[in-house]
Amino acid sequence: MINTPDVAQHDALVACCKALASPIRMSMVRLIHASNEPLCACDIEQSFDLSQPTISHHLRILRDAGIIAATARGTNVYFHIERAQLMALACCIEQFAQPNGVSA
Amino acid sequence: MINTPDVAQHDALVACCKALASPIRMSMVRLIHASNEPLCACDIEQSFDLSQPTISHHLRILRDAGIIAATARGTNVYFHIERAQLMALACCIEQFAQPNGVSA
DNA sequence: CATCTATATTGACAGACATCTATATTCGTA
DNA sequence: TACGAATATAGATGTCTGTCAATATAGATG
Repeated sequence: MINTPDVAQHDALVACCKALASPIRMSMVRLIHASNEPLCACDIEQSFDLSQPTISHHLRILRDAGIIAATARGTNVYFHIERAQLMALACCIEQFAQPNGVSA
Repeated sequence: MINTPDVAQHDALVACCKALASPIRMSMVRLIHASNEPLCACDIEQSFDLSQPTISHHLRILRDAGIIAATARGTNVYFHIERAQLMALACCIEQFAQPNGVSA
């Protein structure tokens, strides 16, 4: 979670930005968001012209940043957006867009 | 500006995240935001243990992403936050945090 | 248990990025 | 105009990142 102490927050914030700092991963987030159900890794894989390990790699980065979460069902893994994390990220960025000293 | 057509928006979004995907640059944004006046490059330089060219390099990346803007006064260059851009970024991210189909 | 399917891990490699030193540019001032 | 100070650019270099092929792991099913 991003809303924690200073240094940790800073690092988490950077980690989230880093995770989103790739056209592929940004598209993945879009895709998962656009789906109304959790999205299976194999479905995600079919939306990109990349090898299965590469897809897995990107999904892991998004997961490690806390932007998406995974649920295993059988041999499949389903991903969904971690809303709280993205909301916290948005709030942090929004603060930079506010005049200094304004809290909301 | 981020709020434009699809592909361009996607790229701009990624570019902003990429610009913020570095502890140094995130700190710079914090620093500039924390200052109530536009901040001189030389002041920024003194806050980091990095060479002047490296500082210049990072500031340029933030500028190119539209996150900060520069104003030259004499031989000095002053930087300020580009609020609209950061606000647009925050809004885009916030949308991913909302259930699909919800606009606000 | 053997095998198939879905996903993850490993290792290798090319391209991108951060950093530095050296140098150029631009502006103010003597 | 010549010099000094602030910033930018160029080139070199080590490190990180994205990608793939090969392989491992885990679960389903015959």
